[in-house]
Amino acid sequence: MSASAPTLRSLAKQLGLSRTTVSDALRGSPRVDPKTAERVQKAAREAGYRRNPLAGALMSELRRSRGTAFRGVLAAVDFTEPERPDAAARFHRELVVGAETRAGELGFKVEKFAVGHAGLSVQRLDSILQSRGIHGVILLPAWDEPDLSNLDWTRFAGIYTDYIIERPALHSVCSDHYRSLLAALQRLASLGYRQPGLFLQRHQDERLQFRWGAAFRAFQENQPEIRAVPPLIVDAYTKEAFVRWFKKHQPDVVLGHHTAAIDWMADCGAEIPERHGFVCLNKNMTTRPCAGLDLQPRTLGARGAELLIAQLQRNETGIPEWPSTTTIPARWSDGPTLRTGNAGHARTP
Amino acid sequence: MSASAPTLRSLAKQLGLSRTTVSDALRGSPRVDPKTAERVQKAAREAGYRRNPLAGALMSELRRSRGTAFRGVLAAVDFTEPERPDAAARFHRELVVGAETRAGELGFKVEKFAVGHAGLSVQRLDSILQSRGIHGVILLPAWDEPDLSNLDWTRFAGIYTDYIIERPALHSVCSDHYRSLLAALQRLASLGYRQPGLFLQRHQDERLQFRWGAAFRAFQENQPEIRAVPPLIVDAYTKEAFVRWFKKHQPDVVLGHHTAAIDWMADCGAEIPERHGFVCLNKNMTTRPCAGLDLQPRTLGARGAELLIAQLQRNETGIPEWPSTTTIPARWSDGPTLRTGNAGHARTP
DNA sequence: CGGACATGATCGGACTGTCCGCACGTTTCG
DNA sequence: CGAAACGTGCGGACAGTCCGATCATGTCCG
Repeated sequence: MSASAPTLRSLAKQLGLSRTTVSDALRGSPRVDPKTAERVQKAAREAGYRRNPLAGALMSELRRSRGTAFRGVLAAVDFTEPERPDAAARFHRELVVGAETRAGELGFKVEKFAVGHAGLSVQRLDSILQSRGIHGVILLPAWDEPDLSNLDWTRFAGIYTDYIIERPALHSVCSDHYRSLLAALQRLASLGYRQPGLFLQRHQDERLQFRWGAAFRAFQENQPEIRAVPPLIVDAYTKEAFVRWFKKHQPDVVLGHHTAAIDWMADCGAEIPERHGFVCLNKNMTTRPCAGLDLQPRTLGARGAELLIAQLQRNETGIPEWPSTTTIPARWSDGPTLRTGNAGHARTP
Repeated sequence: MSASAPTLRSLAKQLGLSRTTVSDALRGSPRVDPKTAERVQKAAREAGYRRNPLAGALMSELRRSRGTAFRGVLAAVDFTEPERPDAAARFHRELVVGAETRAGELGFKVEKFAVGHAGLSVQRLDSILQSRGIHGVILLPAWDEPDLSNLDWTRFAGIYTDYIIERPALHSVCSDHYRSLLAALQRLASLGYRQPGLFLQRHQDERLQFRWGAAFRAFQENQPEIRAVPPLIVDAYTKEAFVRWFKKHQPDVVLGHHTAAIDWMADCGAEIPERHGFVCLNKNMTTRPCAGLDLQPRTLGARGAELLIAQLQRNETGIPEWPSTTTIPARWSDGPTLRTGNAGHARTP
């Protein structure tokens, strides 16, 4: 019994074997005599041997990648959807850039694949990934719920980069819309706005399980000095409906995705930014300069790659027993559609 | 220029130095001549050297704990709070069990520490963890916002097992209260309940940024066949306030933490489970048998350990640039306080 | 001026577990 | 009987870090 914890080498010496044989025996390699293996395992149990997990991870990676420069490849899978708004393309690109960067730092490469409609069939994707030896899949957001249940998930680890995926139910990475909207409203209040209004397309809120609307109402409910303006939630954006709502409830700041609303407000006599304001709920989706939330697609992509690589390093494939959602708050971004105040911090925690 | 990625040794050879000097130079050790250090750093940049994070983590552990046993160890840190409800103890225990189990599978051990009030000071904890060579910290939930900003976070990776921690702003793991309540309400609707009521202590909702209340209202708003009952949110539980609310709005099912409400409902003439129902929002906090949400502390603890170990394996310490929150939906659990229906699945997605 | 001592800069050794290739001895088979 | 195949075990190389050793130079004092 030595003072320090048993290692492979001390065990090997004690047994009169080489460290290699002990290592192989403990991991059940077929290269060692079953009798020897049992003897080693018994001795390891008795000595209380516990393998160093870090060294294990390091060495297997090291040995595997001998010579070759990169250690692994991830697939970024995009669903080609004809109805998807064009603006989403930039968001997708940023997601991929973030994933590529982080993956690169961790020794992985990212390759892009397009699936559905104008792209590959799911079967075809499956066989390509299999033959290329790719085991990590990042699924980019789809406007309608994507279906990749036909992939042979016993061989893949996957991450979805949006709130919810049911087919299959994978881990996901997403912006924290609820928290971000609360923080944005708080900021607007500190800038002196008292009647914020929310302007959304129904589908936009539905696919987030109404998180935008819920955060908006929760804020109104818990801030006595805020005058309640009912959210305007429409099936399709029309100027007419917006103008009616705006004139009736007279919000002093509007939060929404559709930047054309800035013009509609002006047409109603709003003075931006002196007396009224507009906040875009996803700045990455518009080119028009305005204040709003940066949903940080790069950070999301990076975190997605990180989670995926962690799974691969644990050698975990398949559909998780309990899928989790990892969220990151949006970053506040100033712009010309709001009056300036003494609010300083760039982060919206 | 070699085919494979540059290593410490290849760099050292190229520069005519030893690997030790190169390593020290790149990490800014005061032991090397500043001129040499600069030369090394320039060469490293040009060669595109990237240090292997796994090897770094392994070796620093190994060297630090020379002789003595290095095994991966995580610290589970609990804040001793006098006002904390007793029921929370069980939740904490389950969290730790989950973390221990998952950590064990990945080759790590978990040790418990109590901080504050009746336990260690933060300074003391810092020095204990340092001298024990522990770099992973799981923070258990505190009723009030915990403060561990005095720990030297350049040497630790941490995970908080509740929604929000600001001091410091770490990654966290938590139940998905918003999604879980929506799913529970959906289930109640499918069982025929039409007037659900929510009964909360204000602090319980505040510390979740009103997610319970927000999900409740979002559901009412988007389900036309549900009759709106205003939530009852109180500073302290009293029978009187509950009875007044219950008689006025006549909910047919009440969702809340406080199981004494079951008796109060009965006193008002409610028939449980034939015509009325009660749903507990955190079954792990009560011993009374009833239907409700299992927030799955074991799964949360397990996922927390997983995320923490992933950080350690990447040799990442410190406060993350963009803290993320990882959420897991609650599991629905049947019980005698609800009438049975034809709803089958155990999971609440 | 020379020896004792301090300081600065660099190096070597040892440490973890894994995987590939090699070696040695035995069995199989044409 | 010789060659090939197989079973089993071993050694080398690999990553980055930290402690102590080493060696050159500078400083101080008798």
